[in-house]
Amino acid sequence: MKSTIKDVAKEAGVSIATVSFVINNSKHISSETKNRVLKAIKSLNYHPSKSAVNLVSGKTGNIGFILTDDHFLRTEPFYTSIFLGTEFEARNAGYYILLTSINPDFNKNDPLPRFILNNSVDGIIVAGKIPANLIDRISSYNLPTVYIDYIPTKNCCPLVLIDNLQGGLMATNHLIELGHTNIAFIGADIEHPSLSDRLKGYKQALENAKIQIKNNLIVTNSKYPDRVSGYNSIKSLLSKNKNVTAVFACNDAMAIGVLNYLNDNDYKVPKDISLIGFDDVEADLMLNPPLTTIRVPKIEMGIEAMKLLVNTLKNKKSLLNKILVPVELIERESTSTIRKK
Amino acid sequence: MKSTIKDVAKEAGVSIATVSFVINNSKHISSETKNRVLKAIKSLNYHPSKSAVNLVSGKTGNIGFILTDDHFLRTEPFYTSIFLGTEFEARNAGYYILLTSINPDFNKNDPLPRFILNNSVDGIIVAGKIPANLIDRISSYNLPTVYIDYIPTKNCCPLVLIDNLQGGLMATNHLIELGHTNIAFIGADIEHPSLSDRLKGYKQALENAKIQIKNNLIVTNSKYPDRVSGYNSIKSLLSKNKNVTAVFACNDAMAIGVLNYLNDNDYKVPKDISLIGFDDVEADLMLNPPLTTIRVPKIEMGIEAMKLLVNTLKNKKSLLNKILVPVELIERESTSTIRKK
DNA sequence: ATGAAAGCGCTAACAT
DNA sequence: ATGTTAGCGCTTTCAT
Repeated sequence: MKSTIKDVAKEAGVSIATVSFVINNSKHISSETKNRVLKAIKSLNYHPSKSAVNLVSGKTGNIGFILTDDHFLRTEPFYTSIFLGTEFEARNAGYYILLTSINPDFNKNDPLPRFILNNSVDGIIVAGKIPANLIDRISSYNLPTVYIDYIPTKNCCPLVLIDNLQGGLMATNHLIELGHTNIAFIGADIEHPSLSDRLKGYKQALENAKIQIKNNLIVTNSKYPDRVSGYNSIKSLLSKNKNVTAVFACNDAMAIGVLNYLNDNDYKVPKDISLIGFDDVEADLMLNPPLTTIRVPKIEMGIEAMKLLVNTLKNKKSLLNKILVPVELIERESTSTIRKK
Repeated sequence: MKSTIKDVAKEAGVSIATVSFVINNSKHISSETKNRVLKAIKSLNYHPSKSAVNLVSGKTGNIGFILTDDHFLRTEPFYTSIFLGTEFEARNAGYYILLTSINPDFNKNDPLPRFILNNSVDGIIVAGKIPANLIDRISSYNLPTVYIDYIPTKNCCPLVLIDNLQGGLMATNHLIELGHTNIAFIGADIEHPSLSDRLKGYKQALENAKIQIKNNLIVTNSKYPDRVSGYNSIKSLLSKNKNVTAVFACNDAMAIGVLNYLNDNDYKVPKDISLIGFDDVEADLMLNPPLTTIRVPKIEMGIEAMKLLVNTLKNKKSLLNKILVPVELIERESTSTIRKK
């Protein structure tokens, strides 16, 4: 049978209040008594009842984690890695995470995640883009919220963002340094701040290098940045531009699509065309050739978000923080110096 | 401020017991009173405190979901889809799911998932293969447990399994019907019951068709059934057997690896070699050519597991059930009739 | 430094 | 059919 605080008190020969004090370190208890209590706790394998603690504290001990179905199920383990990071940090902080996925086409009549409706969470983490109407409705509940990899329209909450601009610069500079000047940008969903910032970095790098920005080298008309749209985007691009020698894809999923197209159509990578991605999802390594990319520290982003949220929860005041996580160039084999034709 | 049962009682002009009775439908209440209470609940936007309910009921309202890190992060959304299924059903049943991932090399000294140690769950769902020593230690907590896609060594718990034998038969028969006789089997991790049953189905189908089983057409020496090992397995197989005209890969991940190798080495699929996978993960569709495969109803498996667990929880008795979910042949473009050389 | 007791929001046994 | 109340396991104020 599960032991309660009473059992511990009896075993240690003290009152339940004393037990509570040593558990929470909330009052000075003589070290002798403290040790007796600690020993009793251990010998009884006692763990405080979450329900009771939550009831009396008015907290739930839970954090809600929201992301869209497609982000959860997408082939590249990007948001799932972020989730894992939050879960790791939640362990340290003593919270449980309630994960829910929502339809990306969430509309006004869809019910909110039930952990919000049922007051089952103390705070919320949102990963990736979610519909604006959801953001509005969530914010009316006044739950401390942290956004990861997305900037909600109303500037309300702590944010954990990728340094996408810097990443875009790094990726493009890498190609420029290899001698490329006809560099294409393959993107999608350009309203997403992460992706538009990567494009911004691309443009800025070209400007810095005094290379003219050509709009016909930029393809951003797909809705989702996935493999299929990468495949189709490079196809349409190459049908009009034969002289492209390097491609910067806005994420690895699109880069994989690009690579598939190039492999299917007898372009040699990197001999004919250099290719760089963004994110560094695990799949990169298994490609042929392994993909040069910009690494995003996904697990760390989750950890930072959770830390931010726990801080907000403890201080009662929402610090309007913004964390920009650094990225890193990972050179593998899909990029090389330009060859004169 | 959040409203409590007292607020509702006051608003409806009844006692808190009455409110509790209508919420839980646990006693007959006149429909007139019931309506007043219901109206009060709605107008106050009342939601019972989970903590209070849990405290008094001795339950947690939570289900623990365990899977290994590599299963959670693997490229093909197989176990994540299963998780989603359990989450859907948990919504109906009013449970929350606490998801935790564990190291696949979990050893004796690693701590158990904290939701077990802290008595934070009423039951457990385990998805996929987990280490035997973990199973032992979990079972000592006597929590109702359902296993999905894995058969623990001690036959303790309700199981939700794929009809792998049938699937192996279907896949192989499909190839046989197309005229193939030199059919290779590419597998891995052959101790996993799911994968060994698929091999069993393969062998049985060949026997039924009076085709000789050749051990040099069966490769199962990789540790994990992933893309890389698929790639390497077919490579070594084809280096020794030139006359293979069809391949049955034990899952889609390996099939994708096989396809990559074939594409890279100028084998035309399905003209030169037909290829069939197993699982039907989303990636199948984006391949070139789209992969013929055996569909596994992943979401449904999660739903069934959750139903089974909820049932066990309600009946207090662990029904030693075993659910075998049916599979289905999905013909796409990677298989075709054999061509005479 | 420690203990007694009230009370968090709810369920269910018992009373009316 | 409805109300009264003890008690679930804990925290915390107030005494000692």
